[in-house]
Amino acid sequence: MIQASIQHDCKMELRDAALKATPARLAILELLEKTDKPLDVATIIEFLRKHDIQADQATVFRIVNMFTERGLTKQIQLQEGKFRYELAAKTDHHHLVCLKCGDIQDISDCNISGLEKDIEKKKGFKVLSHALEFFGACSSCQK
Amino acid sequence: MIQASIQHDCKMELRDAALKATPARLAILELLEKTDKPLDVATIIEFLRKHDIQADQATVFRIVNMFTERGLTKQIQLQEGKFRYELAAKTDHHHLVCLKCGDIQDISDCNISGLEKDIEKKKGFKVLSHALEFFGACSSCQK
DNA sequence: ATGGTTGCAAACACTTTGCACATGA
DNA sequence: TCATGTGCAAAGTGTTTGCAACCAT
Repeated sequence: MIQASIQHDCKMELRDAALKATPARLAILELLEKTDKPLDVATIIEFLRKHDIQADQATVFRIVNMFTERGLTKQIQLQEGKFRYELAAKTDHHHLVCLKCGDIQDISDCNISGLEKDIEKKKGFKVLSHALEFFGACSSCQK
Repeated sequence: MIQASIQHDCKMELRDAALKATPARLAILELLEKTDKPLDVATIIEFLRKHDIQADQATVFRIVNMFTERGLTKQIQLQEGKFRYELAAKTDHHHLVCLKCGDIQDISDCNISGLEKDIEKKKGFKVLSHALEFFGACSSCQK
């Protein structure tokens, strides 16, 4: 009963964030939990429809914004003119965006904390977060 | 006559890109030339108005898109839900975005080419470009 | 019971497009 | 001259908001 335990975890997460466990919220949280790419709202809605959970787009935007506000998710942009959302719980990582097929993969092993320290020292700019994305061709698209 | 020489350079740049030298294009190119931050379309239009160059927003969007297509400018996003444009001629650099006052400053001394080589080796992903932005508090906003 | 959530519709911000007119080379 | 560029208005995305009805706690 993997699904059930995931649902249970999601309910706890919502409770911890002082959010009510509604079907749409649970489904979105589960979706983000099992997906390894940041998702846009259109994709989330499509997923909900397929699973017979109807949810207005306004609701979905409100949910992901609320999640982001409460620290459950992170909002990112990949130079597309729209936002994507991913779980905030994931360890610090960045993305490889294939310009041909649109595939997005994570990379986690890039240490830029040294760079941030330099910036704070040299510029007096207190770094709170950063965005680092790479664009190019994934291995399949190079063939 | 600094202005005149800048204008002259801009005209050449446009000619090299096979673009006609219209007043709006020249003005936008000059603006980007003398500005050290990536600019959004609203800001560009405001500047044009102040200088009595009327240009429809559709025209400005067409111009910056054409510039980007021809390699004169780069289109970037700073997690704002809109695009900004800066000269492509600028050397590889990134931005420090102050979350309080919105100020944007450039940083150029961050060597991530080593990182890109690693990615190509480890992931087989051919990196063509990257986006790296830092968000936080600029020195004035920390006081 | 009641405050947080939702659906719906309307509005919003940003960007693109179609077409007739205008203009730079 | 004539391909290229522009203004205008309309439409296209992605996102937010007001308000009444609804539902999880």
